[in-house]
Amino acid sequence: MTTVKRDTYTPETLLSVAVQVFNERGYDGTSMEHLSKAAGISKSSIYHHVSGKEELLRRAVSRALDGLFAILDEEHARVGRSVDRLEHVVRRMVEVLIGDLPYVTLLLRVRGNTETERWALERRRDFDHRVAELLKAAAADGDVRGDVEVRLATRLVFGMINSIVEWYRPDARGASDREVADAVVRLVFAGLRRD
Amino acid sequence: MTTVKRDTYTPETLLSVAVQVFNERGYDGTSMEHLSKAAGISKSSIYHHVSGKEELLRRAVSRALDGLFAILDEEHARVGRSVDRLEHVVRRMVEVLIGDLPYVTLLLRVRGNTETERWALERRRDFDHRVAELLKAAAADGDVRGDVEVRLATRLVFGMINSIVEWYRPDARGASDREVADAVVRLVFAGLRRD
DNA sequence: AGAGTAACCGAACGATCGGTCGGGACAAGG
DNA sequence: CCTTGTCCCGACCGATCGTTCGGTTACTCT
Repeated sequence: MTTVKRDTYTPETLLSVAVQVFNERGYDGTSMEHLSKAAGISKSSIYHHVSGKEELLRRAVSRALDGLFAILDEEHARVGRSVDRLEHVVRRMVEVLIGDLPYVTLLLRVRGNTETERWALERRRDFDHRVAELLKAAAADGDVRGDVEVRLATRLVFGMINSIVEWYRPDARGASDREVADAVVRLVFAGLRRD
Repeated sequence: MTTVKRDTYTPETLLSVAVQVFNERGYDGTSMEHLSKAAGISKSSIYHHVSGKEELLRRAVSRALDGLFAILDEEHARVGRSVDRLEHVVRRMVEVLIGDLPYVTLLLRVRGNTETERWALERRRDFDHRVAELLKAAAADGDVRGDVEVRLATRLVFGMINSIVEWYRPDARGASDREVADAVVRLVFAGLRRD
């Protein structure tokens, strides 16, 4: 057999364990001892696969950021009316966020204590800015309401989407990613009050 | 003079310094050494005013929770049509969140590692539940759209409001608390798209 | 002046932190 | 057989963690 399946750890499989613990206890609140207990191997064995705690964080937030930025390259995000491109990006953000839930969760909680965290915050700002420009273009087209500032609206919409990581759990019999995306798009564009 | 003004620390003034550092570095990422540097007194002197790091956290989240629960006792939150009571609560949540910004920020970031944090999470859930029932009542009145689940809508609206702590800064020449509250109420109830 | 106390400090505590080190078990390839 | 490399371990490192302790300063009250 080639590399079909492993019963030992790879950097990737170890990462999935680590990210889960990071999200439960917080990155700073997680010790290498916690990770070794959760992974079922000794603390020193972790260093056989990764260079240290911070590499695990870097790998995790990179994966989340790559997923988000990939949205902007999709066709529906590049061509068409700005308000429709915005709607597509909003919907896909929800889907990516749910698809890579633990990784995006970790990304959204970094505070900037280390160089890795500050780099993640900067890339997040880049992404936010790209979406903000989309909303700005939609406003220029007259397709979104003019009595709420573009910058403010962007932040509030991002807040609504990003908050999904605080409660969405894939195992529950709750809403699917499609249903959540529908609800977000509906609330963002049409509001809560009955039409 | 009685207790007009102090140049030494009280538990309250020390708390305001600690909360600021907690929010910059995260609670787990903040050491007592960090606090002593920020407060300008020695590490051991902190223990003259408070029993330890966790008491500072408990005082902070208590203050935030008291502010939020007080909203539910206000007249406009108790009497009137459910959808109007909901609108009042949403608006006041924004105002309280901005008024006690650092304390609410800390509250919204606790992960549940200690007993104090778990207690804070439980009280938060209580509050969320109270507001969810208000939305449920408004839905029963037929005053909010029926094609988005009540539980889901509650979480998304809370997400939008709570996300304010991630970007609002009082010193900037940005929006006032009233303006932000107006924008939130407008987005939540009427949506982004032009009427 | 003397007693009491609030506010503070430097030094040190045991525990835990992230990370290192030398080596053992085991499978593959010669 | 022996070597090589992967995967893992217990023991340990210096540093830092939250906290404690003994003691000093300075102000208040009588």
